[in-house]
Amino acid sequence: MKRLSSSDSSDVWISMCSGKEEKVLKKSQGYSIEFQAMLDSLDQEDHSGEEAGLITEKKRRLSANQVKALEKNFEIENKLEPERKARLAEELSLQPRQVAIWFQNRRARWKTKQLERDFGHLKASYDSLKLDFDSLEQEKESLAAELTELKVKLRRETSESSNHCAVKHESPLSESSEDGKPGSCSGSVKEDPNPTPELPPSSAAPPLPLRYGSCSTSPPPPPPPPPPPSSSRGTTAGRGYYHQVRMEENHPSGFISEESCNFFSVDQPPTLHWYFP
DNA sequence: TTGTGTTTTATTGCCTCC
DNA sequence: GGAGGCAATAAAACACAA
Repeated sequence: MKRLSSSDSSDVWISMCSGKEEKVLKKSQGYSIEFQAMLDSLDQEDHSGEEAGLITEKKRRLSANQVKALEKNFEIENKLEPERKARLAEELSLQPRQVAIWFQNRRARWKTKQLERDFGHLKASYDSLKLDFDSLEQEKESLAAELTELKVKLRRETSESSNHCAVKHESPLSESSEDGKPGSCSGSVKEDPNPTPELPPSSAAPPLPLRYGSCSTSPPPPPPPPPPPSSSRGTTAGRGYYHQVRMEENHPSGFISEESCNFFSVDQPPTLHWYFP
């Protein structure tokens, strides 16, 4: 025993409880009130046995009534002032130290339960966020594919129009052009304000730079405006237009710059390392 | 009946507060 | 320095499947 305070000096928790009585106590929780009262009176007899000096050192569980009373008191206030401890001990025929220990253990159990609840809430919110993240990820991939497709289409159209120009160049009228360079076609193609960037011939559809940039050098950009109403959410056309506009705003080539935040970066999925150690 | 996992009661050691 | 709280732990009591 650790501390023997003045109030607990007689505190040696000893009980006598024969095996037969233990069995009766074990089943006591399912019996009627009358029977429980009888068991409680057995409890009292046990205590008188202690006082008489018939002692066997054994741990004993508290009776259902004692636990009930202690629980009630715990609900009122989970800390125990000395007066309340003494009063409870007297009312329940327990040692004050037993009451104190019961409260201490009860607080520990309550804390564990509380931690479990908090964990459950955190897990639920993490799961929901992860679900959101995954769906956004999918959406991003489909938009990237759509963009690639559009670029291929645009390049094909451009090359078709330049071919057309070359054919024109071979005609007698075209011989009178000033420089005579093949493919140098004066007119709309030459002055195309949005010339298609040079692409390697082997790669018809270069992969898009999916990384939306890292935050290593500059602070993240302000959050984008809210997406279109949910009716268009998930429909490739609506979202595609929305993203295209945003991308053109951010970068002349249509891509978001490397300095942008990498919140949606594939390289860095959301992790909760503190959550799942 | 017995082995095993869980719950409850109690102890120990450390820390903080007055 | 004593009282009380807490975390870690021991050990008895209990529950339950095989």
